[in-house]
Amino acid sequence: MITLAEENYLKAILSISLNEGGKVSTNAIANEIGTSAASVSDMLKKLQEKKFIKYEKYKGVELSETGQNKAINILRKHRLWETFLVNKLGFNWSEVHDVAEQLEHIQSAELIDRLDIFLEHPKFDPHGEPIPTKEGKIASTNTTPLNELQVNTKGKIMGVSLDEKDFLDYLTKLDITIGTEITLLEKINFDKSLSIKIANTKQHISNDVAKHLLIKIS
Amino acid sequence: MITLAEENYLKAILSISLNEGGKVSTNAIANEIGTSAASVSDMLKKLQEKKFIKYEKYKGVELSETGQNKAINILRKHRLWETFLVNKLGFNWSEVHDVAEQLEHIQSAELIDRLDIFLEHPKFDPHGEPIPTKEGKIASTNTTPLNELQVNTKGKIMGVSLDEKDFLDYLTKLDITIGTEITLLEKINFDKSLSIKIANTKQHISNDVAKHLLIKIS
DNA sequence: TTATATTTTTAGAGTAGTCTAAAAATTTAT
DNA sequence: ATAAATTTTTAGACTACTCTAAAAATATAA
Repeated sequence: MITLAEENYLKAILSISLNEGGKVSTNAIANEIGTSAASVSDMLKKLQEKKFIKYEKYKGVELSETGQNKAINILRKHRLWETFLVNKLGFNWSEVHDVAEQLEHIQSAELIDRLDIFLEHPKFDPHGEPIPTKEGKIASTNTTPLNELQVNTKGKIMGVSLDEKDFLDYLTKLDITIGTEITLLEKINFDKSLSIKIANTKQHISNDVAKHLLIKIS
Repeated sequence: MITLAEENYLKAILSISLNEGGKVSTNAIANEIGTSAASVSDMLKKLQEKKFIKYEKYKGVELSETGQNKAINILRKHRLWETFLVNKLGFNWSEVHDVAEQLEHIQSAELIDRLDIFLEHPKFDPHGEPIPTKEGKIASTNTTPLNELQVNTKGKIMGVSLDEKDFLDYLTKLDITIGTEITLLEKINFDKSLSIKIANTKQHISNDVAKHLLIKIS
């Protein structure tokens, strides 16, 4: 059996290693979960015991095969539930994260199979992130963060890599959503902020925003 | 804030008092939850602290107004989720209890409002039990347990008062479901078992089964 | 009504998770 | 290469919940 806290640790480790690659540090996990490094250290021992991670003291952590399977399955559940909340219940994409964080821990493989069918096997969640398959495969999106594009590149927003209400509400205010056509006009060296064009309107956004916008170059 | 364990205690107290009426004993709760009387005694103190129950040592327990609201809301969530699982995801009525027991603890009033709309405001769950309104009203069903009927009474099964897989699977095997027309042919004094007629077929069932079949006399 | 049985509560202890403070190990910088 | 800074782990304590065993209160029965 796996506890709720354990699931959250595995999810955090997966999330960090998908973003950074390589071994995951105690501090990074503490930061992601919003807990103390001491608590993380404690928990890592338990996860090690249960063979969910490969862990050497002071050397960082990797998920084991079973650990990765568990973590990807939680991610699958999270993204399927978000899809349900937006597509079926009519929630806004900025409102679903917290509820999905609860729903992702419901234990029933049958439930998720049926939910997947009910939603007609969606490939992407409402934020454009790929929904892992039942077999644990995560499709690669072939997208580039907006801030890594070259000036004058034109593309389409395929997804966002941050699921936070304030961020998503701001995007909505800027008229940015999935599918929006966007042109990078200018990069300001001083603060890495960007000038962009959306629907023939010029706008200015910070690097912090741009790095979470995933673009497919057209 | 209310914990998962506390929610389960409130739910158990509500369930017992709906069945038996009056004050609820420590042992009854222990039995319902599947825990020791000592643990219940401990928890009752905490629920008393939080003003969810009215409790006098050795005298039994009643829900307070807030406690009852919480408990009824959990029941509402449970029955809405069961309806979702059967009506939308295609689960059988015998398969949904355990998953609904998890889903009923998801915290989000907005979610339940939207689920209720999505399901088109169902009045009864898949077992024929009334779904409490948002305001906490539980419709009375005007039904009688089959074992309390007089011989030769004819009626229709409106619901079942037990949500256990083995029981529901047995009913399915007997071709008993909600809406089934039923006639009570004979009561056996010795073991309180009953002869009934369903779809022109005579069958014999135990008192334990009959008492959970809720009949509307026709 | 007094003894007996039953129910309920208290006492003490265990597990899972959290915390702060301090110690140990590792990394960085001079 | 050694000192300083940072990261990680250990130690000890706290909360929420659980348990068993024993004590206290209540109910039942002769």
